Order: sequence, then structure tokens, then C-alpha cells
Amino acid sequence: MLKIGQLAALASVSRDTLRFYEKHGLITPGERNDAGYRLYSETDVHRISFIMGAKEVGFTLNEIHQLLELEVTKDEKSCHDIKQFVDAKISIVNQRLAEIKRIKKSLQTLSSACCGGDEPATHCTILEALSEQTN
Amino acid sequence: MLKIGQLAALASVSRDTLRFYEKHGLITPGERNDAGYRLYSETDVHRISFIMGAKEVGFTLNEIHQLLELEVTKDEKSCHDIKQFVDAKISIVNQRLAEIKRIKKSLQTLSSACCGGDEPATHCTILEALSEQTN
DNA sequence: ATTGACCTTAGACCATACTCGAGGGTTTAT
DNA sequence: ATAAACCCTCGAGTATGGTCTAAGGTCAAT
Repeated sequence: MLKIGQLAALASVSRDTLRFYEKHGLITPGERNDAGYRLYSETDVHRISFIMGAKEVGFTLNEIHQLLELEVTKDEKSCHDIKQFVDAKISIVNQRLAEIKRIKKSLQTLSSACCGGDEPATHCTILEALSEQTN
Repeated sequence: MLKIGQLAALASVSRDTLRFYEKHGLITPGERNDAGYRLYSETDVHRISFIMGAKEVGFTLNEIHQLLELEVTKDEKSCHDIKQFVDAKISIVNQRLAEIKRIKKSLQTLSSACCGGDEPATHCTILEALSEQTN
């Protein structure tokens, strides 16, 4: 059984973060010792590991919450359900990717239109371009 | 001179947003009529237009604040200064792009490792993969 | 004269993911 | 025995970009 600081060190997160996750239902309370200290089991370590892994691949805490529910009830869920969840997330990521690419393109257009010289920016194309209605 | 609702309609933002921008120094107060109503000039319309344009290409309000300062003092700044600002933003956007691509790749690896079938997810590879330490 | 549309302010609230401080108890090492 | 290091709870603060509410004043039309 680990105390919060030990688990925190193991998982490379802060104690506060662990308590935060608990408060938001990502970790179930678990046992306490006589002093009221939280005690974490192997299962909890596994759970934190799951959370960190999911965060790593871009799930929000909210989505991780849903994933954890899938995990708990996984005997009643099919691989199909879970794959669908991940695939839905992929399409969100794809949208975000497209958006960022669009932004990059716009910025590059701005940048390459500017002479970048030492003259005063009174008529800088960047400033002028930004002033124009884009819709 | 426009009242806030007119400018809001013109710029397709809410009245609240305009007041919010003012509070955060993106728009300078401007005139008021006898009733205390805000009155916006052509310059203000231009300024909002600038803000919307900058938002469109992915600048945060904070960055837009800096850009506006560049614009105001543009006679003392060179094109070089402004181009540099945009180029710095491009490199931030590039980092974000790389991060999202990494996330997408991870998710695709997860998805393709899962059979997606109708069997219970007891041994679903996605859930297993997420449990593993990725660092 | 009164309804409805518009304007004012200050301050609270939303989501996201923590982080920190105050005030207090416990455990461990010297 | 006492100090350092650890634990507890609750509540507030951070950053981002707004949105909404309450309680009120103003303006145009009927």
C-alpha cells in the first residue's frame, strides 16, 4: 500500500493532482489508514497508469472518465464499442489538425508577403492584411 | 458613430464580447453620449476588424494585444519587427502541429491494434495499451 | 403612458486542468 | 523531544475567452 506521495512520485504527478483526480471521480477513494491517509493498492497504480496513458494520447479528463467506465464494465462492452470511441476521438483530432494547418498557412501567407526590412512598418502588409475582414 | 449593438452586429460578435475586449485593453474606451452609451468611430470599427482578423489566424487575445501595440507605434517599428512576431507565432503553431500529429498517431496505433469485433472487451488491446506507461 | 428594445455596471459562472495557501494532524529521524 | 517531512480538508487562484444575471437607466413607437 502506497501513500499519496509515493504514488505521486511513481506516476510523476503531484499529490494535488491525485486528489484532484479523486475529486473528479477518476480514481475511486480507496482505503485510509488510522490517520486518515489515503492508501493506494496495485489496482490504483494500474488505474493511474491508465489515466496517464490516455492523457498521453490526447484524451481529456472527461473522456478518460468515459474510458474508465468502459474499462470497469469491459466484460459487458465489446471491442467494437471501444474502437468506436477511439475512432470518434481520432476524427476530433483530425478536425483540430486541419484547423491548425489552416492557421499555419494563413500565418505563412502573412509572413511571406512582408518584406521584413528595416523600413518603418507604416505600410506593412501584415498589419494591413490583418485589418481586412476575413469573412 | 455606432452604438455597441450596431458594432456588435457589424462585427458578428456579442455586445458582451466588445465590453470584454475593452476591459482587457484591446479596444480603447472611446466616447460616450449623454446617457453614458459607448460610441464607436470608424477607427474603432477598423480596430475590431484587426482583432477579428488576428483571431482568425490563430493569435490569442494576449498576442493581439501586442500586435495592436505594434500597430499603434508602427511608424517607429520596422517591418522586420512585425515579421519576426509572426514568425515566432509560426514556430509555436508548428510545435502544436507536431504534438497533435503525435497524438493522432498514438490513437491510430490504438485503433488499428483493436479487433473491433463483437466479443467482450475483456482483453481489448486498446485498454491494455493505455494502461502501459508511455514514458 | 407604457411597452419593448436598447444601454449601463459589477460580479458570478462556464469549461479545462490543475496549483497553492491556510490551518491543522502524523510520522520519522536525530 | 523536537524539527522536518509528510498527510488532511476546504476554498481560492491561475489562464483562456468569454457568457449571463441582476438591477437599473434610456429611447422610440404606439
